[in-house]
Amino acid sequence: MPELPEVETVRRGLARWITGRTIAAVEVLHPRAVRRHAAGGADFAAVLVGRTITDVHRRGKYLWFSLDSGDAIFGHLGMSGQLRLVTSSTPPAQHLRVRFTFADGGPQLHFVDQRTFGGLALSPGGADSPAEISHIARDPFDAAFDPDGFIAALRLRRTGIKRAILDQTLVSGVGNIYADEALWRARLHGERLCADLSRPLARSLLGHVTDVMREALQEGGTSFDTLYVNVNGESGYFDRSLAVYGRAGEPCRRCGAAIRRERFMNRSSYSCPRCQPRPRRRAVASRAAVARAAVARAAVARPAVAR
DNA sequence: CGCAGGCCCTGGTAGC
DNA sequence: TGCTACCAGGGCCTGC
Repeated sequence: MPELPEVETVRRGLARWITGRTIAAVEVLHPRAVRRHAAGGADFAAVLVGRTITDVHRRGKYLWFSLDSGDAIFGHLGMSGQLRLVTSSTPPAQHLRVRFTFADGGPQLHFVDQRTFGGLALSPGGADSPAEISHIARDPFDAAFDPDGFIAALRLRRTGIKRAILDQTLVSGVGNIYADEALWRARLHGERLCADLSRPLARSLLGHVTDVMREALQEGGTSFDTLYVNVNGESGYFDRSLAVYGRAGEPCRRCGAAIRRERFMNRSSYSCPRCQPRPRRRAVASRAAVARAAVARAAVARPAVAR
């Protein structure tokens, strides 16, 4: 499943292979692939012909291609989206949704997506920063990411820590796999309340989130099957390094206890029952924590008065 | 406004 | 063998 390390792996491949190339034709083979482009597939294709791709960027799990027109193509891989460079002699993948051909006659860019949760769209004027993804927070690898700001915002949330780190408006790039891995490393259960996290614990959690994603990136990402591949169709190797994700019933690499699987947000959460004990109260914050959060929120709400 | 939950989507697989 | 049920889950939308 593409999370930040997988998307960054794809971005690096794209940057190398499509930067500077001019689009000759675009074929939209499935309308859902461009559903965020309100004017439809034909318009999407028409607008892009003749445009040159000047750079490839990423924020969290979103990618965008800057164009010489000042616009951008932005996209999300969803669960099963792939962006692959293929030669014209290669038979197209079964779930090819959008095909880009280039004026230089070189390798084509194919957007392949089995489950069609992903998609591409045009961002008018979005070459530097698409407005459509302005609500997405900076990711931990972004030079503009503010660790102290993140820690403060995290501790103000009135929800569990796993839900919070999966919220792309708080920090971006983290998905179910790396959330579980980071929580295991931090020895925290995902239903611990944000408001109950001390600053050092919150900082530790952020450090583990960053570390696990950096390590995964070095391995080319995590692949369980052929759904995630880089631009050349190759799988990553980080799945060999996973400590909890997908390991229900297998021994914890730290203490040997059987890894547990729980239902959470309509998906699975994996954790060690011994290293990551469930909080006693998971749905209700302590009175003291609620009071602390209220005071902190009030302070954030009136910075202008303080100055 | 913040949070919780439902929906979108399809191929693979388990179970009968 | 052939059918049904379930699973994977990120982002967006709605309702409370």
